[in-house]
Amino acid sequence: MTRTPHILIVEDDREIATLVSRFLRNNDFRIKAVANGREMDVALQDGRFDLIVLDLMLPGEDGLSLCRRLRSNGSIPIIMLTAKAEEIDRILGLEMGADDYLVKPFNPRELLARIRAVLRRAGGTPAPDVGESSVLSFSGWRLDKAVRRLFNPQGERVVLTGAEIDLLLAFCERPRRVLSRDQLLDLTQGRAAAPFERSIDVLVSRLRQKMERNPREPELIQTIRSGGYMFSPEIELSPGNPG
Amino acid sequence: MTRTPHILIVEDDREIATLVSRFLRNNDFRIKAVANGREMDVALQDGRFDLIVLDLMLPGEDGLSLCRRLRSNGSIPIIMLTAKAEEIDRILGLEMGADDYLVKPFNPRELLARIRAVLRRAGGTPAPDVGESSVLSFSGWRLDKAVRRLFNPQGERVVLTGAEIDLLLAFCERPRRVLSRDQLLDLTQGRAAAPFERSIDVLVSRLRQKMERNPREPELIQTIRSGGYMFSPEIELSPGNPG
DNA sequence: CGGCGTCGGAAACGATTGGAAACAATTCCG
DNA sequence: CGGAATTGTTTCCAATCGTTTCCGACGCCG
Repeated sequence: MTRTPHILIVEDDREIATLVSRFLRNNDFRIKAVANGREMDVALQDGRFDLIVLDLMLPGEDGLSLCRRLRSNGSIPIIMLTAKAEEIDRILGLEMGADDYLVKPFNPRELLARIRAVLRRAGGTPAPDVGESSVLSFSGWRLDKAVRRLFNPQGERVVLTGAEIDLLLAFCERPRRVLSRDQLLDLTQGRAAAPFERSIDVLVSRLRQKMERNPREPELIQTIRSGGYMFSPEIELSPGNPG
Repeated sequence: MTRTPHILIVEDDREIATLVSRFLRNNDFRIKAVANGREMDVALQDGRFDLIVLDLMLPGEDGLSLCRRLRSNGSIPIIMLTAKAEEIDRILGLEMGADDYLVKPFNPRELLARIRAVLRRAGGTPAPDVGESSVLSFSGWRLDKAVRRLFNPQGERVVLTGAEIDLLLAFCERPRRVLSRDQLLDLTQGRAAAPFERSIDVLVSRLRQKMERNPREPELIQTIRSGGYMFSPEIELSPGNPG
C-alpha cells in the first residue's frame, strides 16, 4: 500500500548521522545518509526520496545553498538542522523555505514527530513528478505525465499499463544513464530488489514489445550487460509536433 | 492581491491569548481570539480565516475534537498548541491532521515562523484554498463549492450525490497527488478504512460514470495500482466562462 | 575453435488488484 | 409510515504484474 517513506539525511557529523539513521530505521523509514552536497546530488540522481533532513553547516556547499537549489528544482520536503537556536532567525530571514527546523542537540523522537508531520502535510506520495509541463517527448514519441498516456510518432495512442508507465517515467527522468535494476525498482516502487528478482527485466521486455520497431534490436532502451539498462533518446520538454 | 492573513486563536488562557495576539498583530496579521469551541464556531460563521491556532486543552469540547470537526468540514490550516511534549506523540498517533504542532511554553517568534511556513505552504501549493472562492474549475468543468453543483464543459449541470461531491472536493484539494483509499476515506468521512472495504472504489467508479468521456479510459481520475487514485487536472481558481 | 558459466529475453503461470453489477442497508422526504 | 434515492457490501471477472522456467547469447578460458 503506502510504501515506507524514503528519507535522505545530509549530515557530516558521522555520529549524529548513524544515531539518527538507526533510530529512524527502527521506526519504519528507509534511510540513506550522506555527508555533503556532492554526495546528496549523487543520491538524488540514483533514488527517489520523500523528504530530506539537511544540516545547515556542511563542508563545501553549505545547507542554505543546498536548500535553495532543492527548492528551485522541485518541491521535496526539507527539514533543516542547525547548531544554534539563534540561527533559526537568520534562516527564516533568508526565506529559503525549508518545511521545518530543528535545533541541535535534539531528541530523535522530536525529529521523528516533525518528519511525520511534514510527510502527512505533503499529502500523498510525491506523484510521479508531474512537474511544470506535463508533456514530454523523445524521438517523436509523446508522453503525457498527467493522464499517463503515450503516443507514438504517428500520433496514435499506445496503451501502457501502470507499471509500464512508471518504468518509462523513471527512464525519462534519467535519460542516457545506465540504471541498475535496483535503481529502477527503487525509482518505480521505492523498494529494493529481492535476490533473483527479474521483474524489471520482464517489464523492460514488455515496454520494448510495445515501443521498439524491432524488439530484438532495441533503439530506445539499451541493455547494458551486467549493468542494467539505459534509455538512449534525448528528452525534449516542448511537445514534438504530432503530425 | 495578497490581503493580510486572518488568524483565529482558540485559547482559554487569557494571558497567552493576549500576548500572542499582540505579537502577531505587530507582525501584520489580523487576529481574532476566542476562548473555547463554541466561540470558535460563532467566529467561523462570521468571518473567513486563513489559519487556526488551536489549544489542545480547552474547557468544554477539547482541541482534538475541534480539530477533527474542522478537518471534516474543510481544509483550513491548523496549528496545535500542547502543554507537554509527550502529548505530541499522542496527538500524532490519533492522526487528526493538524498542519503543525508547538509545545508550550513557546517563543512567539517560533509560532510566527510556523504560521508563515504553513501559510506559505497552503497558499503556494498547486492546491488553491477552496475556501477563498466558492467556484473552482478544471479541464473546462466548473464546481461550485458553496451550492455543491457541478457543470460540465458544455455548461450543463451534472447532478452528483453528496458523497460524490465530497470525494470530488477531496480530489480538488489535492490534485496531482496519489491519494490512498485510506486518505480519501479520511478526507471525505474522517474515518479509517475497514479491511476489505471497497466503498471508495465504488464511489470513484460512479464519479467516472458521470464525468469521464470514456469511463474505461479515465482522464480525470487515474487509478494508481496498489497505491490509490490521482486527480490529474490542474485546478484553476478563476471560473471558466459558463457559456 | 569449443566448452562452460553467466546473463538476459521470452513465454507460461498464478496471485493480486481493481472495475462492474447486483444486492442490501440506510437515509431522506413527504 | 412508505417509497425513492443514496450509499455501502459482496461477488464475480478481467487486467495486470511478479515469478518461474527454459533457452539462447555472450564472454572467458584453455
